[in-house]
Amino acid sequence: MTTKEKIMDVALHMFSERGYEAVSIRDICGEVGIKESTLYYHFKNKKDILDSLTAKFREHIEGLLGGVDEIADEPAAEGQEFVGEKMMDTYMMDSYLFEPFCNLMIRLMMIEQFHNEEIRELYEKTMFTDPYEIQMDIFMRLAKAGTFTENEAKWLVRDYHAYMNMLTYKYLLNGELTEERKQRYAKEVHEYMQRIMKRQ
Amino acid sequence: MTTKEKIMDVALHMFSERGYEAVSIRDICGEVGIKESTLYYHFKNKKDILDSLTAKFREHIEGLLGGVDEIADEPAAEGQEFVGEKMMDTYMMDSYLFEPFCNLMIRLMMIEQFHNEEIRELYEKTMFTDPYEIQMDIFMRLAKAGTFTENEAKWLVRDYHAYMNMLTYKYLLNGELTEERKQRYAKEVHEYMQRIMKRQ
Amino acid sequence: MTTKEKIMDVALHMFSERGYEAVSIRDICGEVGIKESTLYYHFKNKKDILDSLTAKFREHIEGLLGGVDEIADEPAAEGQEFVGEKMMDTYMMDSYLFEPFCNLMIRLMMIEQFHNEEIRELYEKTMFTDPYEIQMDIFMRLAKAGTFTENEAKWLVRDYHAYMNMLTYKYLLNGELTEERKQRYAKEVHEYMQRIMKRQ
Amino acid sequence: MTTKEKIMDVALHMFSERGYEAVSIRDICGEVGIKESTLYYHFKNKKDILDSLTAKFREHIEGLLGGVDEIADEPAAEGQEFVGEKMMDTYMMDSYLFEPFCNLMIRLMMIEQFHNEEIRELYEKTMFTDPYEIQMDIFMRLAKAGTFTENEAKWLVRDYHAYMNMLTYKYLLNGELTEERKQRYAKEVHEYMQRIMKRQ
DNA sequence: TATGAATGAGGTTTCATTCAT
DNA sequence: CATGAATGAAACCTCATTCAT
Repeated sequence: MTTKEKIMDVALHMFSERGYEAVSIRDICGEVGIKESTLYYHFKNKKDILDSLTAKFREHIEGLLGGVDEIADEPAAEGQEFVGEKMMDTYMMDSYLFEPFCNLMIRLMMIEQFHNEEIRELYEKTMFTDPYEIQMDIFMRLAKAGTFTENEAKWLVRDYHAYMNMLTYKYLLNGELTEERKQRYAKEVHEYMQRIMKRQ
Repeated sequence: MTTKEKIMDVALHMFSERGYEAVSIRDICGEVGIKESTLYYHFKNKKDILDSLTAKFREHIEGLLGGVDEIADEPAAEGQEFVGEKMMDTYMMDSYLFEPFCNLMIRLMMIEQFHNEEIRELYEKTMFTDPYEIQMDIFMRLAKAGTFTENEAKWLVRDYHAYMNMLTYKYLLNGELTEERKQRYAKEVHEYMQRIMKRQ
Repeated sequence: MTTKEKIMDVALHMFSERGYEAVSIRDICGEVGIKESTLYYHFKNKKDILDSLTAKFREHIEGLLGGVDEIADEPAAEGQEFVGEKMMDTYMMDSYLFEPFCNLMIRLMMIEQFHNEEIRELYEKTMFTDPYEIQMDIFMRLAKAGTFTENEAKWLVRDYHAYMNMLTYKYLLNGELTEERKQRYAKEVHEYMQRIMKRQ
Repeated sequence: MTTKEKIMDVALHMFSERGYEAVSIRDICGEVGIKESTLYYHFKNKKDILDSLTAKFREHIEGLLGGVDEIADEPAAEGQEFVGEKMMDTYMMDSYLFEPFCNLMIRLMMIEQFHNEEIRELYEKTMFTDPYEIQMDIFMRLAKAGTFTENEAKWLVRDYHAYMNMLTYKYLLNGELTEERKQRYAKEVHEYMQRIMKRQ
């Protein structure tokens, strides 16, 4: 890992725990093991570290969004009963909510949305707008598959989305992201799906 | 309004918008119209302002919780179709989410939950635990009234709770709390209730 | 002398010797005997010290310009042979070029004219435009008094002005302003006047 | 142009506009298109750039001074009426005040005379002592040619010198050195000479 | 020749806080 | 009650310079 990467890594960990303002350049450098002036060789200023992180995150997200359609058409893996479960699992969890970099970025955004307009927008896009669209897409597929009517789907997606937000907040965005918490999250998601699917 | 009250008022407005750290004693005093040294006659230190605010909020909440049972038994007002609507309207909205002091305190807590353990707990209690209990109570009453089974109620309360959180975040906790936003929030709550009640 | 005045005094001495940039807040505070943070109680920032100095200088200058006409009509003192000598002596020297605050301000402006547009303008006004106008006025009086023609006067004032600039630069704006240097300056000015007056 | 020359060129332009201190190694390298560390291959340190510039200037000046006597004896060109005009034009203007390198060096010295003792001396020598001597020489030739008495000459040279300084400052040392400014300067010099020569 | 990476020293500024009046 | 003045600690940042490659 280059020094620059190490700085970004340390900064992300600290920012996502204490918030951008509460972390000083000194803190970061102390942890990385460099002098403060060295940091300014790699980054223009403190803000630049944050910007580099969000830029990296944006790229990551774009990559994910780019692959969404392929995944959507993949056959379900074993243990996955319904259309779209694959996407939820692979995408929302493994490649996003559970993925270490993204997970920390989400925490960071959650904190900084109140201090930084650009981050607020990014947070809304990546945690609300984008997921909502994907979820809507899945529920529409389910509607087309006859699982329920299109009108039902429209309401269900909102319920689902709200519920996922709650679970995410509850299990994934505070304290360490342990294997156990991931599993509990996955289990609750699965149960919710079961409940919905059996309702009709 | 005494100077002390004015300080708390100004501090609350600023804290709830920019966060505790980002607001300086200077900022507060500038807005109140006093010198920084004067503030220290009224408060031990900066933290003391925050503590006074949370203390006041705790009292307010306790008052509300104390009155919950009476309200629960009150007959529904006109335009309120279901058991518990009265409570939602009067309590959650008029006396809590819409009430200026509480509304700002919630914003403040939402921001500061990430920087302050005590606030995190208060936030969880007043935005999750307490409301959840009240909502559970209402849904159990509805179950007893035969609207749905107790088992259904247990799931519905979770869905409801998640949905309310989403609405609250969406309408009540960013930007100014206008009359229009309140109405849109109330309308969405009402629609949600309608949907639930008609499901069986 | 209040702390604020002491800061301005020390700053002026240092600025006028080493230039604005080369003097650090630390330098000033060290000399004044206060901590750096104290300085920021009295001044918004470093620039504010400079601005306060120029503001004070502007006021001083305005005061001087305001009194010009009265002086112009005063009778010459002993040892003053020509109309206008009184003004030169009293104004340009005693109240301006020799006056400690102004003298240092001129040095400061001379240095900072190259780094600061506002100061460049102030320098031009107070060292070129204003003095030139006053000198022109005097030479026109001399012309009216028949000492020389108006046309001659127009040229003479330019010569005189250039010569004064040279003398000022030579005697008054580097090193300490000793009594001896003042006298040599005054003597050269006097000689110049003699030479001019006797030419016809 | 070698890298070393490019550095000196860029540095001179920047120093002469903003002053030595205000220009950073970064600034220079940014403009030249090299990394800061590269600069230290060509120069020992920042001061060394300045020293190289003054050394080059000293050489240039010595070359000029060396050729003075020859020029003094050259016959006047067309449009040049008086002894010495040739020298003024060729030397002071074309080869010195108007010559790009010298012009910038003079600006640089004018700024830095207040921050650097060596430069102060160089400035005095090249802008006061040397020119004064040359001018004195010319006026003495004029005196010998019978244009005016030796005593008159001694005063005239001082007036002339002061006037030239004023014109130089006014036309040649701030803002870009345009063709128009050069012509206005030359015209004013010429007029001044006319005025002097016709006075007797 | 040129560069990437690092650094020590120093700069300006903000902030919460204290204390005598 | 309120203020003026002062302060220590810490923040971000810039700069000239070095050195291995």
